Amino acid sequence: MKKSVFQSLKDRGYIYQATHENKIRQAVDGPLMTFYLGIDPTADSLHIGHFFALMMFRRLQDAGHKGILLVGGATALVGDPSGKSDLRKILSKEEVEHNLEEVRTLAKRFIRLDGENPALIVNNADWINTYSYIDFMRDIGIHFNVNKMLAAETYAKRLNEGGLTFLEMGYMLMQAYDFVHLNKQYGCILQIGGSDQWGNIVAGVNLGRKLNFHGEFDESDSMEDQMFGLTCPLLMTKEGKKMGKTEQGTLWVARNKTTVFDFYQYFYNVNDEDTEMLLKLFTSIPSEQIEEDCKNNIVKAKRLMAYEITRLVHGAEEADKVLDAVDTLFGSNINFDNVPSCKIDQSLVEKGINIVDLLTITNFLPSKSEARRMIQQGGIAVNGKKIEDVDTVIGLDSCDNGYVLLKKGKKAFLKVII
RNA sequence: GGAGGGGUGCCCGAGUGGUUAAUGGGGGCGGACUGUAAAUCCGUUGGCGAAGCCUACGAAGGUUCAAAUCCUUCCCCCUCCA
Repeated sequence: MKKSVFQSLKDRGYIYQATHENKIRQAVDGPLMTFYLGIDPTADSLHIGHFFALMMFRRLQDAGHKGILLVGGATALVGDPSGKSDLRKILSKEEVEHNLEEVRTLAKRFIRLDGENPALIVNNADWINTYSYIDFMRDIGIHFNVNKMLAAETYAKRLNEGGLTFLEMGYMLMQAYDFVHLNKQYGCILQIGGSDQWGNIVAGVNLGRKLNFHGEFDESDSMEDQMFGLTCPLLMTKEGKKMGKTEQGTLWVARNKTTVFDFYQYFYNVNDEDTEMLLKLFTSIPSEQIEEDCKNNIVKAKRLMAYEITRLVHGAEEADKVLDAVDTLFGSNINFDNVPSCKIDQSLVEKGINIVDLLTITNFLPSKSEARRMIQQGGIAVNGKKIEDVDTVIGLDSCDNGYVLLKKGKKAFLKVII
């Protein structure tokens, strides 16, 4: 017997809040329906939170539904204040335009654009930019009660900080209108998103009801006239920190912003306690098995988890390369081909190069002071040998197979190819 | 627009003329312990150098032997009033 798609999403921890759980269950488990997910191009890449929502998108798509991915070319120009304590940086139109393309390209890795029910990608600038201010205020603004908006979690922080602006208040109206527009245009009945989007999603549902209200609701109303919202939880560690934050900032999906190696390492190094949740979310291994595996051999379970997530985001080929590099650096493998590397000019090494200079020109460390400090603290090794002296000179004799292996701390490596 | 308060290092936050590259906390980084985990403990945390120098306390000027600290102008934020 076929298991309920909705139920399995719920069991796996994909579902956090639902506006109408039973109706959504019917829709999700029923024949093709249309849903949407919105992503604002506020940066030139996607992060792990987007990835999570996109996974939910993909699962619904695989269950036979029609997905619309909305990139917020218009909303990004305003900026969602949800959960923010400061005003978002205002992006220039050029920046948004640039980000839009990057986000669109990256998102295509996770959703399916071919087959029976290919995803559709739309941009809300197409219908919002042309809407005149007066008309928008009269048509949409009239339905928003400021008192209610201020009570919403979405604005709580900004309101407390005392700096909530009219610009930010407008954001909710735009997103609410997006949903209504997609409902009219494509019969979209469900909006999904991260839990931080709850307020905006509910606003859309409410706006839809107000605009579509033709009298009493009754059961004969077709599904197409109704609108529902569903959120996935924010990925949080057991310690209550946002998942995907690193010392450099954010864990990105774009390889030129976060290397595949670092991406894998991030997940391998999460707290043991978060492994189970991540496996449930991002693999299809039965839950009982996951619980069992985590209990029996956490290291193995974690390794699998890090690999699987890396594979989903970067593909099997890249994930395998990382595993190969990891086995070399932390295990017994001796194949250095896939270890993170960079190239430098041969002449530099022929003359002999000071270790401090080598560490900085390769960008392995940001400054010479930092490099000296690190050496003094015993955190630097070359070809597996700890460097004791800041005046150490690296020459060609250190480059066995045409490279030098730098190591910082316990887990940062760089293969410098000569 | 009026009155008052404030802008300090990655973040929070001390500091009101020299001893302040600037107390403290968080975070980061390194070390020890481990399992490439967490927790804990220790160290470290602007840059370039041999001493020393340079850059930094919203911005620009000024006073002074000497300013994050005093003065002037400007920008931004917050609170109350309109």
